[in-house]
Amino acid sequence: MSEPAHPAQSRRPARTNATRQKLFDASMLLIGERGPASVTVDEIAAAAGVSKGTVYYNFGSKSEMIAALLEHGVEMLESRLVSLSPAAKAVDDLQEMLGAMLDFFAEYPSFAQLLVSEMWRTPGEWHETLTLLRERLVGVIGGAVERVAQENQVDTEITPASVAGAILGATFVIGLDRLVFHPDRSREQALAVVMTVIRGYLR
Amino acid sequence: MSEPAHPAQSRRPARTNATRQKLFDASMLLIGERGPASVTVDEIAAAAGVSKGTVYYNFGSKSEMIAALLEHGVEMLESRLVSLSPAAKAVDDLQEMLGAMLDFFAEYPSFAQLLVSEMWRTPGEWHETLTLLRERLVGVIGGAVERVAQENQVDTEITPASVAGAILGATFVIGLDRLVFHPDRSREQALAVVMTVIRGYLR
DNA sequence: CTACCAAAACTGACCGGTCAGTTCAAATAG
DNA sequence: CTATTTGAACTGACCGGTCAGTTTTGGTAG
Repeated sequence: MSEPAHPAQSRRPARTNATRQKLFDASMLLIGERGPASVTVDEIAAAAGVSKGTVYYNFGSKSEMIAALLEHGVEMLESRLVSLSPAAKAVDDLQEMLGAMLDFFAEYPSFAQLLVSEMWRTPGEWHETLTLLRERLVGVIGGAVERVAQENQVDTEITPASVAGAILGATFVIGLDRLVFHPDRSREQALAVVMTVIRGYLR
Repeated sequence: MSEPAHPAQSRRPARTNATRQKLFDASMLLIGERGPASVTVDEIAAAAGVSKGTVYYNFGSKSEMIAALLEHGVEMLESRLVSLSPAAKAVDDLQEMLGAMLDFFAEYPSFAQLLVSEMWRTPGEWHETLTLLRERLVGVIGGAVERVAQENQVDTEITPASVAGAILGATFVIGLDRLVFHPDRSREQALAVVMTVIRGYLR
């Protein structure tokens, strides 16, 4: 019996991490493409080259596995954003950040798709998890926006927080639009459109 | 046997339209909240106060019903946008249009949610339908953007079409953000943020 | 080096339940 | 009279979750 009791994340029991990574990769792809509800645990397990029982051993349920997947993805994105080398001007900093986001979405399109499809679902199975994750991203971007507001003349009618939210959302949809409807569009073009939001914020 | 042969849309067989409307309302709510895959046909029929058989008589399948739902919603939105009274300046025209979009999303939040969750899904069950519908909306907005480009100095590095796409996406996410995460935010504040994109486009 | 062991990790057949889709005779509305 | 709706039964596939049993791992003792 031995009560599975999910292995503490702090511990690093050899195989487990590799197994989890395989499950992340497989489920990110499948779930991004067809949605959490339409993908079966059997499919995910098969795609990861692992048995169904392993999924339930590592995560307690399908729902918890998806929550962990969401967290994992946002952590990856966040760590990329904060580890960016600071530029001379705050605007350039922000631009680099948004470029990194576009790159991330291009690298993990299924994750971006999953995020937009669940982000605003209310009531949603992962709404609380997503609210927290969103706040973290808005926080990172918001910091950069505030520095822009300090260095430049900006529209004081609009709060930095709402600008950060708009930028986050706009980057999502522009990134996905480019991947799905305009594969010809270059990274620079997409970035230019995203930066339009900032330009409109400056006075 | 009698082969149901879905009633031609052009015909208006009395009760049918009322039945369809009830099904639209009920399914829009349920599907927007929990996603197409998680909602059962029995649920939708019950919520619409209609029997399951009626669903299959009017639409051939669950999938076709959802496709019809998407079309119906976009048609409603489109008809609102094109019936707007033209303003003196093209920018004001665009602003009114985006305001109407925000109002529409506030009125049918579940539809907005459904649209963002399926819009970029590839391969998706309704991807072709959605591609067409998206083009129609981008077309309407794009027209207004082009008139702005004619009346004003704009950033020629960015095409009107990509601006239209960005505006459409930004309006989606800002509208949903407001409904879900910032119910305190006023319509005017949301509109101001959306208009930021246009401001950045102007030179 | 090897034999052994306990815990951790993994397996996959299996179960109970759910759901889309089908059918149809009877009722109702226009 | 015809088009539409009802409601209930049925099916056949599918799916999330369980669990008894198996394999792997990392360590310990001889």
